[in-house]
Amino acid sequence: MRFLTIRKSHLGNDKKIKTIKLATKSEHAAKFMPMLEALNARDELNPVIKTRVEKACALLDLGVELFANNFKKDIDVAEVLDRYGETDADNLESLGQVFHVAGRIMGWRSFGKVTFFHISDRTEKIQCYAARDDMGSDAYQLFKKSEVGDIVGVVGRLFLTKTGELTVHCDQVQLLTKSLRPLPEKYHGLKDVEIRYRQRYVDLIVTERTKDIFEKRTRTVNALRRFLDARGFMEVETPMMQAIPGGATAKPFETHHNALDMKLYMRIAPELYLKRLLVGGFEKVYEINRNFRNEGISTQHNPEFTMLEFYWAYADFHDLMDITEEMFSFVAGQVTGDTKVPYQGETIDLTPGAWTRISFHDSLEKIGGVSPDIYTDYAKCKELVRAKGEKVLKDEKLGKIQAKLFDLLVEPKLIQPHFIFHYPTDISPLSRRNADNPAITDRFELFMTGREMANAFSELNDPVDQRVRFEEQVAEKEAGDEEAHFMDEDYVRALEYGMPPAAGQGVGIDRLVMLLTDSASIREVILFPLLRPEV
RNA sequence: GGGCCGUUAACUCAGUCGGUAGAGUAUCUGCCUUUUAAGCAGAGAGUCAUUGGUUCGAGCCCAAUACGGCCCA
Repeated sequence: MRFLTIRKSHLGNDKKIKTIKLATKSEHAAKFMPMLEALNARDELNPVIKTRVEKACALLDLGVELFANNFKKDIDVAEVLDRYGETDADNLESLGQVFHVAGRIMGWRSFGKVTFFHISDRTEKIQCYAARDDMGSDAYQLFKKSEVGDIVGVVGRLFLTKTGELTVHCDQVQLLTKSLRPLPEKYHGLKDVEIRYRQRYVDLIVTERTKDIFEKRTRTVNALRRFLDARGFMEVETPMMQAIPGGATAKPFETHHNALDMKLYMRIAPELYLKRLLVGGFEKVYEINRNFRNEGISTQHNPEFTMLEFYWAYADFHDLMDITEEMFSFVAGQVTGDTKVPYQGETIDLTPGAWTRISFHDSLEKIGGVSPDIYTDYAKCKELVRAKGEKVLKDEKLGKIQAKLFDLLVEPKLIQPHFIFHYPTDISPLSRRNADNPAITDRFELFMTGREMANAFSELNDPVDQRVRFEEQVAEKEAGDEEAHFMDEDYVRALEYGMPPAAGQGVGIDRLVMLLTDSASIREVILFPLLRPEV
């Protein structure tokens, strides 16, 4: 055996130069050098990868294409299992049908002249059986150079093993994609959370639950679309880069458009654009898309997250509560098969009618255990919040202080679905005022599992009131509140043309998916959550 | 932003009182025609996250940094 030695020459750093030694004399080794040198430079070249490269060279020497694309599968594994999972051995034998399946090799048990392996495709995994005496010696020897992680196409008939497992008896196994990196250990799987998030592709290959979560995420979004489409809502797309970010209380990301030499913000909400569409005459609109908020990262927050917002003309916030109960129970049924959903040891009951509706003030008193005079006594309210260890700014408005009290005393206790309605006007700059009490709005937030799940209100469509409330927000912004709203003259102008009475709602999709998949962290339900750069 | 915890072979993890770095899986070699965490025999594989300090001697003690996790704000 001769060693092919290649120095890492292009790096120019002063670390000791390691040589790359491959136990092969194949001239194809040169093909892999860009990869090996890059790995070597980062000290990531481990012996297992080297061995895989050596095997890949051996295959090339035999004229095998490592990355072929000439195999057509004719059936998904799940369909094979569905159709023949209950068929007995005799009937399988007389079936005689040849199937073409393809997938990644996930398990490998070789007995020398016969080998069992599993392949896994997008739907399911199935066992395959390859025997030298059936395939021919040459083909079998070539097949035995495959390994876990490789993607193969399998041609064969079905049979039952001694243990009764439906198995493909291979006529042919064709390498379709050579895997140059080893997969994590099969029994314990991939536990390192950081690698699971950074290299989600590996997580998806080896972690059944991860695959399941993201399939459920897709089903969730699809179910929401079906629900809304069936009720005549129209899906639209509004700007995600905005000159004036609005529609929520949050700090935006900033960016810059070069050609226009213009400052732009990533949107924090689509709300103001969707309501412009109500002005334009679309009476039922919705959008499911990303929002961006320049905030910290936690198990509940990712800087980019997905919201459903929908707007419904000639409806009010009571109508929204009704449709929300229907929508959540529909989606839960479509995704999990039940309207009672297990979450972190609790069972959340989403069955329509089981939801609690209680006003913001009543929730402070009855759930938060706060004396009712706190509603009106500014000094007392402030004192209580401070006593709980929360900061209060000097001229902070009563509504804001009450909201802090709510966050501290009420929110964590809202495990089952609760609509909390009639929010203070101070913290609801886009909501319609209550007809009987201008200090509160016809708004609700939906809570469950101790977290906010949705935010909704009868829309403010009085352009003069809207202008005044924007001006109040601008004053707060000038006073240092980075989350306060900008003045949006065009939005006010739209309202001046007349927006029909309407109600609108935003639903956090990530949190909904967390609920439906029993996930404790938002990062579990986002394919590629934001992380700091590697190394 | 604060507190606590973690980082050891490709993966999952041990590592005692500070004294030559361990196991299983995976890999490699050999045997093996119904296994399924296949089995048996053997072998190779490490920048103990990084940097600095204490020490005769550091995976272990101390400090800082990086990345991640959990909790709090």
